[in-house]
Amino acid sequence: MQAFSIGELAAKSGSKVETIRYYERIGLMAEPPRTAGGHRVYGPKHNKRMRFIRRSRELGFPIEEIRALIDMEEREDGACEEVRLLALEHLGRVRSRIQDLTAMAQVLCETADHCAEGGSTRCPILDALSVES
Amino acid sequence: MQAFSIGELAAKSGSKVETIRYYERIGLMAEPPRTAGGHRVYGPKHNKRMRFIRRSRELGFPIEEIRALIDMEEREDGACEEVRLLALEHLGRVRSRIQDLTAMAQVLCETADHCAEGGSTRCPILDALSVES
DNA sequence: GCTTGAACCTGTAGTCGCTACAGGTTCCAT
DNA sequence: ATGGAACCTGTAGCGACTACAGGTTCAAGC
Repeated sequence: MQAFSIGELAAKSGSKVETIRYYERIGLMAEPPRTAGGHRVYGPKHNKRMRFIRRSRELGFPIEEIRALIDMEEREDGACEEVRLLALEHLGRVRSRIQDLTAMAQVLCETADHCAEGGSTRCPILDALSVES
Repeated sequence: MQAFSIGELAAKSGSKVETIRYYERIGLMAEPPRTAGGHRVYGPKHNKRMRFIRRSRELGFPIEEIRALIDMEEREDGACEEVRLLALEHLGRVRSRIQDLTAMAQVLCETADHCAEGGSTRCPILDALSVES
């Protein structure tokens, strides 16, 4: 049963020391045992948990949903459907955000092109910003 | 020269009262004159400025860049090229964010599909979350 | 002129997910 | 025994608002 420090856990899990402490503070990571001097001591389970959290964050899940995902995982029973619903809901939000950003990119791109054409005396980008929704 | 209250400015410009006060606090909106009793009094210029800010925010520009855009607009000289550079830089960030989100959406979509197929005893989404980067 | 109550005022704290200190202690290799 | 890297706690800051609390002013109706 190998044991390691918070710095090593950070390295293994691809996160940062402060982030791990933050997750502990908000109750996402369990409080680990300590050395006599008060340093945190971690094991493989903590590493697994941290990787799970990091991966979930990479997929854009907010902390509270990761908390829920962890609960579902620990229940071990058929929470799969529940997980799927959560993931699909999240997917919906991600796609909606993509749409928003795509609309932004299009306007930016179009107005910047106008700029390049140089057909106007005034700046087309500033003009676009002054116009109705 | 029509004058109006902060609530009316919020309605006209499509923003909120608190947001307008916030913009004033951080120096993005000029301090307006006040009534004897201390209520803010706005005119068309404030409305124009608020619309400019709101539109810029809709396009995703951060506050500090909006501050710069306003400066450029007020200079009135040929700041167009500078504006264009700022817009293109921002466009780059937006596109990069779209890529990130698209990658997230793809993973979410694929794993949720696996789920639907039901070929695994364990939840494929939770499995995906437990896996390396 | 008086009374309501909606809209306004200031100031502060909370949101999310970290990140960055400051000021101190512990660990471990030499 | 010593030095310095890594750890500890606690707090403040980021961006862009939002949401109070507790008070004051305005304007419409009687």
